[in-house]
Amino acid sequence: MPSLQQIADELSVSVSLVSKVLNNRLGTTGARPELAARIHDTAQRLGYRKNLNAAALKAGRQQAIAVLIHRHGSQGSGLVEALLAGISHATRQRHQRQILSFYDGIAEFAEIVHEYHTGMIDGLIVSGVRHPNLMDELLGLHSRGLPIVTVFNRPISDVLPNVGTPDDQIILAAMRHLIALGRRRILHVSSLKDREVGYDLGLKEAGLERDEDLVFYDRGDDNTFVLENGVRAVRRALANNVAFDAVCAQSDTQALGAMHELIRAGKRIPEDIVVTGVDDSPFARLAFVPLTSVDQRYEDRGQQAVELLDRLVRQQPTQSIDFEPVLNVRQSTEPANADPESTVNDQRTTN
Amino acid sequence: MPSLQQIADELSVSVSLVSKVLNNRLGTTGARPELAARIHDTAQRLGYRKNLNAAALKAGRQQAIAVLIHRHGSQGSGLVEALLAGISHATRQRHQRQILSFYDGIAEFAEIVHEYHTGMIDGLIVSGVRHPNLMDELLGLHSRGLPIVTVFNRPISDVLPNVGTPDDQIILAAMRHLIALGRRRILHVSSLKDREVGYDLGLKEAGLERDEDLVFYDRGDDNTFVLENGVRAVRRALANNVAFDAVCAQSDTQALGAMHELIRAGKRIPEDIVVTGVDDSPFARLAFVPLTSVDQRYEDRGQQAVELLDRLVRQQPTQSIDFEPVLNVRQSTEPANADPESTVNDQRTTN
DNA sequence: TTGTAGGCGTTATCAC
DNA sequence: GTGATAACGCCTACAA
Repeated sequence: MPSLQQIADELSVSVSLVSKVLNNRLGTTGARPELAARIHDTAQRLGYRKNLNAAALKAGRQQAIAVLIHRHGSQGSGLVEALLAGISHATRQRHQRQILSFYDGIAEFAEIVHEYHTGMIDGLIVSGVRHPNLMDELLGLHSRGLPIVTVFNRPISDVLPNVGTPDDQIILAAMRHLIALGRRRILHVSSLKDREVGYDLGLKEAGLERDEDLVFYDRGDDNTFVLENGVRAVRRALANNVAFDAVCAQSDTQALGAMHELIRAGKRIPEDIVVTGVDDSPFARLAFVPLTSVDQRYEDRGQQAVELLDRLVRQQPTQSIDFEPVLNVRQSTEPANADPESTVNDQRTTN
Repeated sequence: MPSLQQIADELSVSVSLVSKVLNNRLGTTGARPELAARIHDTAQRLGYRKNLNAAALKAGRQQAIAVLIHRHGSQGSGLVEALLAGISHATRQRHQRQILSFYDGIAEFAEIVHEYHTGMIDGLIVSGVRHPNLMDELLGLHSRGLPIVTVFNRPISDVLPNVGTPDDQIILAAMRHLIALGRRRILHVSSLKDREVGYDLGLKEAGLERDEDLVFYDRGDDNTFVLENGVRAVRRALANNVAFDAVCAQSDTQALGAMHELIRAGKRIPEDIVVTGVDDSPFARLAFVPLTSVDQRYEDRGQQAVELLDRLVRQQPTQSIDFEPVLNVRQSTEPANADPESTVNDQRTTN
């Protein structure tokens, strides 16, 4: 662990000069090119790495951000992993470190943040399930001067910059695809009214009337998307002899449930009924019939969140940003493939 | 961001006293109880938090560890998320920060580590896919004094402590379950010879002979477990009229492929054929028939890895540790449930 | 029982 | 062009 001091000793120059040269902070004048080169060489040879703690201490920063994620309800969706991939990529470029924590409830959230608040981090990225009481907690922290960026689908407050994908756009992307496929009787599995807006938009664009028989709303346990909702939606529609030629679910788990029930009822996917989900989960391509799904761009959003937080820490102006959801088409909305083995093929473009 | 200095000023005492009191480092003697109490109170009132950078600088540590993970081939398994949950839990207790990075190849790995090596981290936790050239890289870093702990199924070197779950034990756990269910003709979907050992052990315990017709070995693309292997294994067995009453796969994805092919062939799960997987992926419970699977304890192992690394950094003696895999039984090896909706129920005990 | 002094590695300011 | 000095916040001998 060589320090500036060692490089300086080696060359019999001063530490401050070495610092200036290595950081390109030479002011108006500059150093003798030959000397500068020798300094760079020695640094290289000794394998010098800046001590981030010392630099941060001097700068009054922490060069670290906390990432707080509520995992509940997203298991298997790969969202957390995608978000972290984006965040880690961006923090690496910025020579920042993370403090990663998963929290289960608002109490644990408060506890963690209190522990970190100052002295350890420069700011906070919050994502995962949007807990009802979370906003008060975050606003409290915000008013005490802690930079915060959220990664929810939409901003939870005007004062907290958010990196989102609009819920209505998510479902609208799926609806446009279904409409383009010629489907008109689209069963909507809904647990979130914000997303239902996208369903209505899609119908409207196609000049279709909303049929309440085709909308199955159930907010699920704990406000999360569950497989059972898909099962129930399909079961009810079939039991009531409601005709439908497509299922537009608000999550991949719901879509899976719907597909399972359709298969049990002897329906063929996609010949009889086509199905779309949301999240572009890793298991979407592993399903019995690989599932068409809308990508919420979590990896991109993670990167963007780090950037926003950085601006916030530097007191630069910031504002919420939205990413456009991307539809990935798979077999559940395509003509059946001759060889089931090749169903794993994938038309994914982002991530 | 109050400092020790501010507390000291407030009470007109010295910084060092405040430091000693707050850290319980009073040496042999001790401070006046009344004063100590007042110091604690003021710290509390001012919301004092230790500046981790300053403390780490003084201690010659970084209070940060790098976590390097190769994601390839594990998408959807939830392993990365579980590992990170364990690591983040343990690092929080230790007031450590992480530098999280996902790498794609050995070149990127080397680049990342070189960037971090000194000045930013105290040590390294490596997990994910075990890349062939990784060992040389790690041994090089080790010889240069960087503390490293690996989280692979088995140690890759004597000098690098590892937190593992033995591959043979993983499959053995599944085999014992299948044997206990009375199954004797067990089709093994294999991509990893180390795990095949567990298959043989299981047969041996039951006094069974290995039948080569029942073992389908295919290392898959890029040494990873893929769905197609399960498809092909079942297809071949059925085509050759090989009788079997169970499928023991080496991963959940393989097991999914096998189940899909069995269903397409009109077999009933679990009545005709029972199926087991490995990873206890989130999607195991979301499958058409919820899948019995072996948990590799990644969350526990992540925690343990942080602990080992801590010991390594402190130059305390360390050695590799193994965790015992845990089988989670679901419908794919149980009598069918009357109500398909309740198939999501789960007998999971850990994680 | 409390205080003083020095240093961890870096950088900014100012002097030479 | 280059160097001396001070400071970031914390900790720990050592002194009083």
